Amino acid sequence: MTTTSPAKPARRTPRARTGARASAESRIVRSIGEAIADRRLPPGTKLTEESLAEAFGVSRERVRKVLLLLAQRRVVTLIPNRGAFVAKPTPKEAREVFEARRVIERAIMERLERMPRPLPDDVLDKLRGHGALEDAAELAADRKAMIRLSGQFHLLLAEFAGNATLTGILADLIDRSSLAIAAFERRSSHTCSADDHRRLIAALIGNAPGEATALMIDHLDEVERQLDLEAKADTRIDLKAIFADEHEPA
Amino acid sequence: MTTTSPAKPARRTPRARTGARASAESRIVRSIGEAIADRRLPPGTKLTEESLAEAFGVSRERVRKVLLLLAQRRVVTLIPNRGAFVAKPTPKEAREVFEARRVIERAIMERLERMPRPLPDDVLDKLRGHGALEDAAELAADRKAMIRLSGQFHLLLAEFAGNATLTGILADLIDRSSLAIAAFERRSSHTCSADDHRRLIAALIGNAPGEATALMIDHLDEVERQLDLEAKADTRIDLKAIFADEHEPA
DNA sequence: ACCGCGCAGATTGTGCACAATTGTGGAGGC
DNA sequence: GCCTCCACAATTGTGCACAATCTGCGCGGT
Repeated sequence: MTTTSPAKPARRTPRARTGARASAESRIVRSIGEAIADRRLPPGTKLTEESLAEAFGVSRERVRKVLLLLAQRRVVTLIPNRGAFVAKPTPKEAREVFEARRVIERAIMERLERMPRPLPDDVLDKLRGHGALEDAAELAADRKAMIRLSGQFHLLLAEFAGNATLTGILADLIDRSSLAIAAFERRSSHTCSADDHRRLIAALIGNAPGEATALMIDHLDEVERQLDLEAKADTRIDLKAIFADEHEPA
Repeated sequence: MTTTSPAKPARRTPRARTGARASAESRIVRSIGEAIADRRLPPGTKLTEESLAEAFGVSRERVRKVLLLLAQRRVVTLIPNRGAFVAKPTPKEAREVFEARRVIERAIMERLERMPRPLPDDVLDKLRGHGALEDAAELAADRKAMIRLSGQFHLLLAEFAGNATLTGILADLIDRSSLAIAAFERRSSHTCSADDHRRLIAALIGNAPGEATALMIDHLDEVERQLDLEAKADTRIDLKAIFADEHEPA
């Protein structure tokens, strides 16, 4: 409220006194990240520093820092003197991200399959609990929850595998997958991953050797296959292709 | 404020006039990254903003931005209100990084082995050229060059595999490997990777199925095995272990 | 003599003002 | 009528001053 007016209040940061600042940036990162993942911020959206600063009630510098971090993770694109935009992956990049995921998640699944059986109780509990959450979200047709939970599922498996470094890398890749999905999803697609995830959990518990790993690869392939990575090449590329012959002569 | 001094400096940024600014930051990132990799900046070194600013002839803000980027890549550690330090990986993290490399580089090698033979001329040329460079560095006992070239070799293979996303991830992991090596290398180790690399190149050209991949895994295992990941646990842990029995009674 | 307290110096964190750059709309010329 | 050029508005980039915080050291109390 208020504020709007040019006259600035005596104390510009009424709440900034609290020490809980260290997490402020990661909170904003997460918040923007989620908004991008569930498509409230579609690829290409301009992210004006001042608007974000206002939206989150922080200074522009902090937003700037957050944008730098997101840019590093390839979730937003920073164009010098132009500003920040929600990244718009190329089909090539989308394919690369999914291949990278296959590489990493295969390794994770192989590791999980190598774990002694039965799996620890807390692992089983978390797996089943997560499955229930996904079922519920699917039943409620809560698209946003489904997207978030789907990503979390893969991250959960990575955590069980016990390599935090790989998990961190995968977290980035998952964010970028969401972006790729947002950019290239077909109208007609029904991203019903919950079903795949159910089967995966079952295979992991049952432990027919190699089955869970195979299911994971199939799952990732399936998600990628639901994208339309052919037509929508970058506009510039389209133009170059279209006017290719115009350029030759002269 | 008060606008402070009346006399305003005519130009406050004597050198900032040049347009070649966009690359200034990445130049500094590279520069610091290399210094860390070849151990001119050992793990734990304090990186004072002002000193770096002076050293590179840029403003403190720019250094700050660079440090943020390096922190994101886990090459430096940022402690709030304390400053930036060259990261000092834990043994656990070191192991994780090497395992991540095995995961990714195995995939890269498998992909390279699947490429149709003979390999393209430019690939062969670059491989052989790089091999020659490594031999030369080894002959000249140029340790810094050897370290840099060794990293570049792995990156080169990744580039041939054609997945820029994976290559980028691997680049980070290689930087972190250098850190781990700097932190945990045994006195007596002779990091003679050039030899391993030679064999790898030969296997890749010859293409006995699976051989190059196996060599790569062995190579990474060997590099990791040359580290002393047992003793040097974090200082705090050392203390805890040393005084464990003192604590029990009382 | 030892411990705690507080002050001083140094370093990092942050808001702010202003410079630089880009995009846009309108006036003038061909 | 259309194109070009220019000036203005909006947005990003950067230096700077100052505030907050941490470390080290010396002093006084017990």
